[in-house]
Amino acid sequence: MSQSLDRALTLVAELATGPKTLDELSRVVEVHKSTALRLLRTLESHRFVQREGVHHYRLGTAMFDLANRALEERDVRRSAERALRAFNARTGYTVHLASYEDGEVIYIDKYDSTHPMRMYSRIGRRAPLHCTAVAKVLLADLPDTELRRVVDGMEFPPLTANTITDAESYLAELERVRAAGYAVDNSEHEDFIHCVAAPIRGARGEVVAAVSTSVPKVLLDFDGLLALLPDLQATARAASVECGWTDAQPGRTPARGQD
Amino acid sequence: MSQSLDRALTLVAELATGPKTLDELSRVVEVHKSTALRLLRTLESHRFVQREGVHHYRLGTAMFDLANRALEERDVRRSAERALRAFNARTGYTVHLASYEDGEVIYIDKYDSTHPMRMYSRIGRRAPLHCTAVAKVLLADLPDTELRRVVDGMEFPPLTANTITDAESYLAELERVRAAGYAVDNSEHEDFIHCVAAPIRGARGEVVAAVSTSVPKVLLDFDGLLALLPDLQATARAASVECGWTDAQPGRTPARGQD
DNA sequence: AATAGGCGTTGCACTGCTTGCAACGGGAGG
DNA sequence: CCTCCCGTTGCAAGCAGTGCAACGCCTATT
Repeated sequence: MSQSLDRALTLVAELATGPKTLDELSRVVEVHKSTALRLLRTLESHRFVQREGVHHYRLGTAMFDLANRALEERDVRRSAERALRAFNARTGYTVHLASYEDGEVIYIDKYDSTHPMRMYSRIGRRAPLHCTAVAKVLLADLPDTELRRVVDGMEFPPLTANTITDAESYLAELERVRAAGYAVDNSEHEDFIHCVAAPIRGARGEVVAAVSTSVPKVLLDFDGLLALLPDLQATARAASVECGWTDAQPGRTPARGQD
Repeated sequence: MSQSLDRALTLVAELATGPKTLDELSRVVEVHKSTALRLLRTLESHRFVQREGVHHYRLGTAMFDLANRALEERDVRRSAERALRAFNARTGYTVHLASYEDGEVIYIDKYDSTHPMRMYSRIGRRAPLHCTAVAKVLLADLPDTELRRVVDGMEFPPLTANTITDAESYLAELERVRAAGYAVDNSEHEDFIHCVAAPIRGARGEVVAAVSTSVPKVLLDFDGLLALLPDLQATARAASVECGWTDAQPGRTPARGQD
């Protein structure tokens, strides 16, 4: 639609494969050197490309800045919607989406079992930290210093017979969650409800949200609840992909031994 | 220089702060809606932006693709050059840059203490894995499976009295390196030389190279060598930034408690 | 159910931005 | 000192990009 923009974007894509000279680039888009030069200059002024030496251009830092900022900005709720809705349609059970923010766990989406509609009014509601599966998943990913700070400020009011009522047990529970990759609420919040939750990860592997399903005990016993786990984790993985997650282990090069 | 491209790039930068509608975007660059629409369509055809719902645009996956590909393409040697040259000028000691590739550690750059010239002829030379600081730094970051494979194939010829001569001690040494964030070669390779090395990290926190400084024992005793560590680590950090590294801890959200 | 408003979309004519050309300049190599 | 190779600049012409106004779809309102 826009010729010059189209050419410029082609140049950027070309530069992603490695540094190139002006000549090489002008040949790629089949324009005169001077034309390519002007496009590159504009790209350069926005830090999309930068010069390398005098004869080469390469991608600039704006690409990394923008890509990272955009990843953080990506609306988890929207990204996860498709996967969560599908799980909800498949199983018929209630689905919650929650995220951690400043010491609190907040529900940011919900799909009800009977009416699969978004309850906008509930968005922003805080989840109890000590007795919900989503909170366990989210807190389990916090750095130790921040986790300690949060736990120090927590209270452990017993809500059911199963509620965890002290920090030490809670930290041990988070260890289990970390190792298992999922969390449960075994009727720790309400007597007649139990839940499982799994983490949704972003591009750097960090946990950006948690998805849970809540089932009345009259519909499913605890084993039946756990049987939902594979499907829930697949759902979480699908949502993770939408959030920019890729399989690569952050901080370590992917093992090449199993190719 | 190129008006339409300039506007398009401004739009992209704007979208990095979050999804926007056509109106908002056209107001940002002060053009008619239809003009913005055409720019966005071109950007969309290159997957630089994508629609979110019907009323919003957000950055597309090409940004992430390109940014990641470019990061891998970035020449570590070139990126690290400035920082390494500065360290070399400051201290006067020999500086090595090395990277890991397929079970081997390879010197990819060197700044000599007397003649700060690039020894192109030495590029590609392999470093012994069991007795060099750079190898320790690079192997310490490998995934366990690959590390085991590499160590299984290693030999431990004693070169000095200090050389590590068995796999078990070597793995223990790597644990120390991992914990400390740096490695030493305490005259394990040559009797009269000792070295310290630090990791250079890329955008995802992965170790892309190692920088070391080698000092004759007649010039500096072991404590004197360790005194170089802060400067060397600052150098490694500067080089890391050039390689796209940002402070964020991968896999964990950055602690906000200390702001 | 009908209406109004908001927003994205399209076709068209005009303007001015983009383009290619040719000449210039600086650095490298002989 | 000359030559070659690039990147760079000024200019004129043409066409691509732009703004306008009208259209259509969807949502909200009464």
